[in-house]
Amino acid sequence: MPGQHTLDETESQVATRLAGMDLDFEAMAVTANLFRAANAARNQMERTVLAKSNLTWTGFVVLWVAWIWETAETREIASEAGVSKATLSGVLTTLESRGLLERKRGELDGRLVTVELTTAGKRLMKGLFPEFNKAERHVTRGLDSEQLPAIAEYLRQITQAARD
Amino acid sequence: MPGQHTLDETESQVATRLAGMDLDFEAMAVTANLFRAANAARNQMERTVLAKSNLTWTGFVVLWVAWIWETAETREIASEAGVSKATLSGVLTTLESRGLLERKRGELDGRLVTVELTTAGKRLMKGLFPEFNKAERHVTRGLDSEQLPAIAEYLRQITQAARD
DNA sequence: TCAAGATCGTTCGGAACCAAACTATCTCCG
DNA sequence: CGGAGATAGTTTGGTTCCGAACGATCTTGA
Repeated sequence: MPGQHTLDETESQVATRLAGMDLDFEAMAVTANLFRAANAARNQMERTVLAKSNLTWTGFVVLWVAWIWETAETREIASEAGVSKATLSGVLTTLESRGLLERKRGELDGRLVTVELTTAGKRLMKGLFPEFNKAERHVTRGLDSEQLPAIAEYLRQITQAARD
Repeated sequence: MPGQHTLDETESQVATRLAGMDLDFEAMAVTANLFRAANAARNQMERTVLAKSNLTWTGFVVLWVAWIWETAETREIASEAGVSKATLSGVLTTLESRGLLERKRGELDGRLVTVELTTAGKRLMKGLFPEFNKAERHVTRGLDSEQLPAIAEYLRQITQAARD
């Protein structure tokens, strides 16, 4: 495939191009590969799992969070899904119009909105998630399975450090 | 902060909610934390580094790829930046209108378009990248620095596995 | 030579995305 | 009480994002 660089080509080009600058190349390699990996995994899962249910990545994540927590407040969902509340508002409207979830005004606090999956939404997730998990196993298949917990922990450290 | 779950809370909720299903929880933890980490790091860097230059994440990545390779074909940039060619086309128009790069029709092959940074674009990247790298160091500061190369390698494996 | 197919970038329609402005609700305290 | 300020979700305006359809260009093979 012409015009395609391998990972190695890219990284060596980076090294020569930036040689002499006072940079932390190891930190750079970690973040660059973090984004590459997340992107590649996301694209793969969108194509293989989500596309046939006509779900976007964010739509799926939102459904997933609401599914896991049975019922969730929108600010929680936004935080877990990693999107702004403005974005979430639109995504919720889309998913609600498709009958996958319902919004409910908070009874105690009239400002809050809680989200709950409909029966159709729960059925969708129940069928979809095992397939999603298969894709998760697929993208991690190159890793030594004994190392997986340690790798998850490294990633948690990055998340933690990036939160401030 | 009410309505905020910690990472631990989320993961234990996941464990109880999905208990009994035949799932690979370790692979799940890796991918879930992969997306969380990438998202958190990206948001952090957008806020601290990119916002003051009025650059979006994708805009920066596109500039970065063109900068590293001196001159790049659009299909390379799309692949490296992890966006579709349709998206890239729009982003290039934005960046070109801001005078940061130039498009050139391929002379040998009239279908191709190559991209090159303008002087302003190069100056911007030269000033911006060291700051960007500082942010990269920041988000990886929780990791044992001796482990960084190994972690980068794990992430490369994920990228590789997700590519097919 | 020249049509059929492949490959490139752009365009189009619609969803996702965010910051900022906005409305509605709650809390705090005088 | 009751108004000032905090907090929640929505709307607005403008970019990013993608798949699919599209024109333009190159390649292939009879």
